Amino acid sequence: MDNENKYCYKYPHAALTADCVVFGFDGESLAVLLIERGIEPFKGRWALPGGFMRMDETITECARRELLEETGVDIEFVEQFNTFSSVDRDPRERVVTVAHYALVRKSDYKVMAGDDAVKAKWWNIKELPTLAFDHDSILRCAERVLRERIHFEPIGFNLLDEKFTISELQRLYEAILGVQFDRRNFHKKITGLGILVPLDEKDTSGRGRSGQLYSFNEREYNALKNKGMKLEF
Amino acid sequence: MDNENKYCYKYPHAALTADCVVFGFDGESLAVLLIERGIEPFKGRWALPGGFMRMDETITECARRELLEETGVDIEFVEQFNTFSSVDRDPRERVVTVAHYALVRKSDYKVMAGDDAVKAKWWNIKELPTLAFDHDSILRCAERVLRERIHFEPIGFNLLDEKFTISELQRLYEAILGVQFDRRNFHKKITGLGILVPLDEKDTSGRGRSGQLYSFNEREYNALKNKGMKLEF
DNA sequence: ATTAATTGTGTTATGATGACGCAAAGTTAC
DNA sequence: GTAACTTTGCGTCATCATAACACAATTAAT
Repeated sequence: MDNENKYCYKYPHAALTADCVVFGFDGESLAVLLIERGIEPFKGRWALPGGFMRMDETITECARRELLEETGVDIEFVEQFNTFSSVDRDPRERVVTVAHYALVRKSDYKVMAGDDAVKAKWWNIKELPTLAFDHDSILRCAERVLRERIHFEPIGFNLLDEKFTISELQRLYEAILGVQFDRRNFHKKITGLGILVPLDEKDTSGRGRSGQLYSFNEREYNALKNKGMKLEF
Repeated sequence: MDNENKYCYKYPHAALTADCVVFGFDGESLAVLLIERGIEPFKGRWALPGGFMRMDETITECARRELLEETGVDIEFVEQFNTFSSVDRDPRERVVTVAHYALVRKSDYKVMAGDDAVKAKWWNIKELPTLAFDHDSILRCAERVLRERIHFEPIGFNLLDEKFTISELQRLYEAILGVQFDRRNFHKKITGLGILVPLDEKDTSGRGRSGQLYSFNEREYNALKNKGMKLEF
């Protein structure tokens, strides 16, 4: 018996991986965290961080672990959005991947390549390279899902600092949705939801009038949601 | 070498399955298609139709095939909604399942148990038994996803006959969403979308005034959608 | 014919949305 | 210091979508 292949099954098994599309925001535009592959296949090509699931972890725990190992980034909220299972998506063997997404503020994380990755860095979402495997289509799917979910979940707040201005929030929504809002209508709508807490501080970094700083109150958001209140951003 | 276990890998592999939550409608209430398991584990318990993925099919092709084999029901539109990967969700080995849903008119399908299923039948969604594995939580997740997607996709029309009245459509939406609409406002809103085609026929089966029969024009729907028209049901 | 059930259309009040005006509060240039 | 410029916060108004309800038209049952 081949010692290299000691895990044997009655029926053929596909390998299972988790991949991560990590969105980051710097106040201006969206970025995605990619790694440069250090091993074959697709050695030297950029790809989504991810890897093979172990037997003692769920697929989402796998996504978090692989992301940490390959990029040094440890993210609490990682969520699956689709499973990709084309028969020939990996040249090595049959591999099915469960794609996840996460949203973070870029400034909170120090990116360090590790494991099978020779590099890890943020890429502006408008200037992406061609990716390994079917990761291009996974990424496009992630963008579509993000645009849909941002309307109903407060996931966008993960991308901002603890304290933020309405303008920063607006720039974020505009970057994700690819549209422009009227500044004054956005202000009214977002403050009218009752989930932003005004702080006793202002943002004096801009050139004009200082903007009121707010924080997002997740408990308040959940309370409203449980009451059945309609919350659409 | 054990001839029983001839598929060997360098690293342990989880088994991969597809499960199906098939929703059916009979004009009054929603039902789900379940099978009674004929083999261990959970022999004699009711479960979602589903089974192990082959190496030459995608996970969604697997869902369709297993559904056909176990229930005799062949459904074109089956869509994945979530992957379940708890470490101990199957007592035999590590099994990860990609859950799918489908929506059909009950009258279109003749249900016949096959394969590892000893029975297959429709269960009213309000009177379900306790299911095998973690299928209870998969089913609850499917209901939640269905309620969300029905607002933005015309999936509900799969549950109705080719020709239907506005009242039948309303009963369907009420069954899925668990709410009551004002009959007259629903009528105006749904006809105003411009995706229903009035036919030269009326439904004379009811007790009062005969209702206008409509059909759903999918081409028209897609045309409107591609034009960027907002379509919310 | 009368009654009851059901459908199709209209009316109205209310609230949300989108486009825009304008003053207040800051910074920058001189 | 002051004028010019930038940005923020609040208000107004027309328009559209929604919800609640009235009422006439159509059909079956009696």
